[in-house]
Amino acid sequence: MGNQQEKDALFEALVEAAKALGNGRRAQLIDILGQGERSVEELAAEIHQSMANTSQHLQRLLRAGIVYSRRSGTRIYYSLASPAVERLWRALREAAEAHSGELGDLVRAYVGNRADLSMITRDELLLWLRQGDVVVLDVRPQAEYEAGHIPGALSVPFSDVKSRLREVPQGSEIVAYCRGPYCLYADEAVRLLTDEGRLATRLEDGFPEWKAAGLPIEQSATVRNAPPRP
Amino acid sequence: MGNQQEKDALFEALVEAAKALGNGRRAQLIDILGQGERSVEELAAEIHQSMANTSQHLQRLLRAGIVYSRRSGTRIYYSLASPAVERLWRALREAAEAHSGELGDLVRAYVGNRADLSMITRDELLLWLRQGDVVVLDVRPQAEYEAGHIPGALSVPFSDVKSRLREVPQGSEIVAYCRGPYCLYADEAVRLLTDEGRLATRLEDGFPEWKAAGLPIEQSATVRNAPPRP
DNA sequence: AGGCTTGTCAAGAGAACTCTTGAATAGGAG
DNA sequence: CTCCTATTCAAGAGTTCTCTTGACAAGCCT
Repeated sequence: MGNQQEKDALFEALVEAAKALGNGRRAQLIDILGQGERSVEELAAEIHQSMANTSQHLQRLLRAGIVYSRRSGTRIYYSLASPAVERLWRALREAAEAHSGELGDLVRAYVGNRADLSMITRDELLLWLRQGDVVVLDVRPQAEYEAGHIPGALSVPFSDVKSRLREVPQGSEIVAYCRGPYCLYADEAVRLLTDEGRLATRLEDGFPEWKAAGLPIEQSATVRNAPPRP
Repeated sequence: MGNQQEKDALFEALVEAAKALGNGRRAQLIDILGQGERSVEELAAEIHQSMANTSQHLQRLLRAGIVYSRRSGTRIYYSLASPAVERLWRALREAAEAHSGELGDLVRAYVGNRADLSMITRDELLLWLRQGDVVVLDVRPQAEYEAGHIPGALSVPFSDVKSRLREVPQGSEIVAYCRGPYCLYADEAVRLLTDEGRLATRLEDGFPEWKAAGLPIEQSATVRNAPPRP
């Protein structure tokens, strides 16, 4: 019958993934990779860390089997290793949200007051889409839109919203979405649009949740093609 | 718009639960608490650690909002804080198993060879139960049986299986279950019963998975009653 | 080849984690 | 009240983690 040493070793291995997730920087990386694959350079810029440090965090994730990497020319692209990882990240957020009053304070500190913001759920958006006359705006960076987006959504990266206002049809209800509940791109887009007199609303969560719910997604023709994995 | 410092703080908080899970000892505690609440002393014995050390690990879990504790006389009982934690623990195991180079070896080292073992899934057991003529044996410690078990199961703790053989009806198919796929109690019970000429099979996973699947459960009248939580 | 860009490696300072030991505390029993 | 039990607290040694810095490697371009 199995002894304690072997049991310890087994649990220590089971827990490798948790250790890898157990760091704020790496969690941000996972959150970003949930949108699609990215190069080390892009990731380093997103989390405001040096390349060397970002690279080291990514290798920790790689060793834990949480991400996958492939080389393309002089760049190396990382992506989440499997849907099991997305589920793990979601379960972690849900467990954190279920407790800890402190978390609420931190969310408020980061996202600010959302009371003025019109927000709808995924189900409500689906209803609206069936009824037509909704414009869906993907306000994430272009690369993330290309890696996958809600069918029919227009790509208007957050930074371009103001200058590309005229491209958005008048008269229709506008729904903006981004990376998820902790992402502020859609918040700001909705505020900008509302200030311009448009009817704008944000989707409560983001693209990963849409995809996780099994809803249809669309990819750009120009998406960077990843070769099949070994 | 939220700045990086606030974002870092938010993710650092989100990740508290992962840090708490990111330790083999604490993972074993979670695994045991998945069966029901236990005192510090019992937990310390299960993981073969000192009381002081076990207590410290438990407080780490408490601070992370992963477990809940209540005092009863001179004892303190710990239990999982919510179903979200059970889901998190399951998601972690699934993510670890999805990649698993090394993990498979460690499982084999701990559980040994299961090729000789007759095993059935939850669905098969449900089918058998509907057809009748199955005896279900809960071979976990008595306390865990009392905290919740498969309806109609008999409590025969692993250590008593040999001496209480006569209590198990002859002629019927016997299905033994315990804590989960990494628990060896049911393995040994099945081997013992098979050696005695009985028709014995183990349930592939354990009680927590049964409960998580939303199947009915039963509690002993003598279960330690936890007061409603604040 | 040589230079450029993108990533990784290696070493080290400071912080956090883990386990041990011995003392302190809270509740129950006599 | 005193003793006993179950648990927590506090301090410390050894280990692991995190970030920085500067060197190294791999693939492009000319």
